[in-house]
Amino acid sequence: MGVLQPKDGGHVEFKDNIPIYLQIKQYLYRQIITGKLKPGKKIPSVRELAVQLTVNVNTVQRALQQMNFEGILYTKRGEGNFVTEDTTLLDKTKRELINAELDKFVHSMNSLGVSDEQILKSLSEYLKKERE
Amino acid sequence: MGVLQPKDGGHVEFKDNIPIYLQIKQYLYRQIITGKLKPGKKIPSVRELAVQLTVNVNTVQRALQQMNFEGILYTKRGEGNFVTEDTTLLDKTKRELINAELDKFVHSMNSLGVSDEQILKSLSEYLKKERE
DNA sequence: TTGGCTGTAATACACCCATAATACACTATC
DNA sequence: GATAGTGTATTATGGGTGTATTACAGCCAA
Repeated sequence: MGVLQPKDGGHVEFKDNIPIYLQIKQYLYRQIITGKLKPGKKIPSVRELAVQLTVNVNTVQRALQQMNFEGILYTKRGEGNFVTEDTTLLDKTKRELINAELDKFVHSMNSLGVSDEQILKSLSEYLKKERE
Repeated sequence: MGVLQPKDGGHVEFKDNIPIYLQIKQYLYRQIITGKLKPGKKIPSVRELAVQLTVNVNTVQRALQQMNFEGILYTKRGEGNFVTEDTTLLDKTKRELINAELDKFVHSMNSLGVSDEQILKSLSEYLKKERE
């Protein structure tokens, strides 16, 4: 398990048992979705990311390759990686990610024996407690 | 990715990128928490589970060993594995699992830029759509 | 006691992931 | 052109996971 301190003061904790390169993808997707990395802008170089995340260059490269293939990034060889300017794709991606989370959550709760009605109750109680 | 059809007609889909033995643990935990496997009762043998889940015996064994160590199961060598009768532990486990799901979900949504207020809205909308 | 069920252990093999180290290819700038 | 920064490719090594196979150990009923 690694704990990292990227420039923006945020942090990324790597979970065991999930490939790091996937967690890097997730991290970057969220940076992009939330506008911390903006459309058309250059993201940190593979070597810089590797240092920030205390991870090997190859592992970063693997994540970026896939994101490039997925269209969320584009690569200019010799220059760097850039966030797509396709805001339609970005919006669509955000909606899909959120929906995937909802899906996963509801299924998990159901399989723990929590009905749909109870889910809403549990959640609002949880959020209430969290605010204290 | 494997898809299985245990006796009860349910199904377990293995996700790539997460160790199978952990998914087996999760599956069994949920069977126990929801009362499909009852306190004091024998669970299927390692070999039977291995067949049901189309997985190797060693992989099942690994999951059961950990659950035994965690106290949710106890083993009678030569007889089988049995669900603990410690209902206090079972209740506590259920609460912890649910809380962990809530925690994970809220953090995920937050990191996608969804505020606590929006989370509740999104969820109730999602549940509404799901009912159609 | 035997046979058949149970859990347990050990070995060997293959695959994926991650690292480390090195080298190469492209771009911009001085 | 040289240099520094970028992405890319290659090789070797180690660890975790999952399988397959074989063997051993305990319990129970016929």
